[in-house]
Amino acid sequence: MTTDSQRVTEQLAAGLRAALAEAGLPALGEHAWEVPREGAHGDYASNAAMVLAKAARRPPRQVAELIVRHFPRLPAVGTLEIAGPGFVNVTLAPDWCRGALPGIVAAGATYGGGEAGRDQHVRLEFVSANPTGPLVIVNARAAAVGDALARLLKSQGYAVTTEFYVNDAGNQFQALAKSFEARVRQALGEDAPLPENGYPGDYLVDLARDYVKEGRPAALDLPEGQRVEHLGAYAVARITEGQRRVLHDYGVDFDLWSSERRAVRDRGLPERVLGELTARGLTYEQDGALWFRASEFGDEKDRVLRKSDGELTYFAVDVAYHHYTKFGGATRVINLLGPDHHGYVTRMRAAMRALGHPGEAFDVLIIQLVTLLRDGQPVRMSKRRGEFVLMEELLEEVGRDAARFTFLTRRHDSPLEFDLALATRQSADNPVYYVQYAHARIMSLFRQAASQGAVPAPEWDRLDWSPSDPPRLTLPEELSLIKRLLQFPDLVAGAAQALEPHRIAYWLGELAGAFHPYYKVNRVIGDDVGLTRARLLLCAAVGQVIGNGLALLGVGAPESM
RNA sequence: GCGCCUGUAGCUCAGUUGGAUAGAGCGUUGGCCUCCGAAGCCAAAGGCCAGAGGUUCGAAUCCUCUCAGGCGCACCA
Repeated sequence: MTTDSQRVTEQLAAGLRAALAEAGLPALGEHAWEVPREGAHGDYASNAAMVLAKAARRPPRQVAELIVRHFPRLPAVGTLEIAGPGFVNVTLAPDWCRGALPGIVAAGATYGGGEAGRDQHVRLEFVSANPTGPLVIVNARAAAVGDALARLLKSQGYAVTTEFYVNDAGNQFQALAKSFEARVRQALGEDAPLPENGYPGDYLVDLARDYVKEGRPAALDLPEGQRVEHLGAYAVARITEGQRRVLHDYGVDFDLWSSERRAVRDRGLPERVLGELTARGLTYEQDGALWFRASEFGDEKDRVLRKSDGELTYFAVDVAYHHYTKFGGATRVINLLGPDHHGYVTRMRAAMRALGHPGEAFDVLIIQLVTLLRDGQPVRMSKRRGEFVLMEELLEEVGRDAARFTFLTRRHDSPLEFDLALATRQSADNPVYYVQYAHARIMSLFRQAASQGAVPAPEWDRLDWSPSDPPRLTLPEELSLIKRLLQFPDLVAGAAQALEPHRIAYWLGELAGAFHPYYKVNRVIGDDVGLTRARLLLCAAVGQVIGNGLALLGVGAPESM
């Protein structure tokens, strides 16, 4: 039943559907109700009349009148008005709003949840930095967005598996192993130069020192193939471990750390997918290479799967992994990639379509670059030059909550400028603290109320309210706060559907911005017991929603600060 | 040359899938702590939404072109 939903717009949508049917008007698609910018236009507005005007062969305002006349009487709806060119504006019934307050507190952490993702399993891959060095700032951005997305999707009923894919094979692995070997030899006093395409960073020097200390250089006498495997494996294990630790400190723990080597190559999946594509007639041989007919599936040209030297391309390996493993256990696959991979997206999408996976089931989000500034001067980030700012340093300088929140107040697909010096200097003015402060204030308020005996416990979910309390919330600010809280389930559902966690961060800022002035002007704990309980109930709901919102972002909701 | 992303207040960015009078934070200016947390509140200033056309009841949002910045265009990963 839609009336069980926490979403106000679902109730209104049901009402609208009934009204349209009743009035003999055509049905309407989604997105019928939105929260207007202007308060004077009601709490929710629909442009249904304008959209339907043509199909109904009537002027918009006339259609609007039909809608209003046939709209069912819902307890949530106070007034229906026709405005402007044909908007239908709804103002919620104040008593209904007030009465919803206990439900928000009672729902607790589940308030804002939904079930759009019921029976769906999302495989979500993000960060997946190469195991050739420590994580840097962009990785922190991807981690913040990916983790928040996972939380968002889970809140809407999706089963979510998060994954960090380790590229522990191929050319980069070779380069890493050889660079590491040179560093180990240097640590032993040999004159060993770094290879041509090697990795110059200091981290390999440190790793080499550890390696020598552990007394393992015997491996240097192995034949080249084994030597590279052994040294590479050691370096990958150590570097990956470091990445995992930093991510953990950041509050991001993956369900899966998968190895390209073990999960794909060793299982022969690439050969299998080549066979499958060939069996479907989607490949051909040319110039000694095996090609996939990507251009028949929307790509601009065909792509090589197996090079003329017999080696598989990265693409072939990736297609196999997506097809068998990712889609093997999931109904939907989402990858977060850097902008340097956007040329890769169409070809992967083409391969997924060729293998029968519907376009909606496969999403790639491009996480745009972070331009790092220090006092307005760009900081170059290049692993090649061994000159970059580490994610670790970011966390030390800016802090976990502030870093995550900052990344999540931007759209993921828009480039971002991050001034380290500025972020550090102004950390006390960071928007994240504004939101957290509201939460801490409310917690403090309940501690205060408990110490004065106004409520039995400092926890708001044990607030002993009475049915006669909510009607005491008669101030316009109070009603408007409640209405804002009632938007939360719609907000979360929309953010999850659009894969846009930044909406949550912005909205939380607005909620805090409505709460602080209210708190400033109106005293919550007073002599009037009923009024005190009513206002505590409101504050409890605000605190609950802020806490839920911050939890979706993976940002802490402190009891005090 | 082709493709993708971006261009909104001095700076950093939002703008509810095309809605009604374009917003926030920072910065600037001026006020507010005998009272539940001043990491807060109140107020002011700040805009040709890069530019030009088009689509329609209606455009920051969609289309075309121009300009500017970033990134891609491998039998690399």
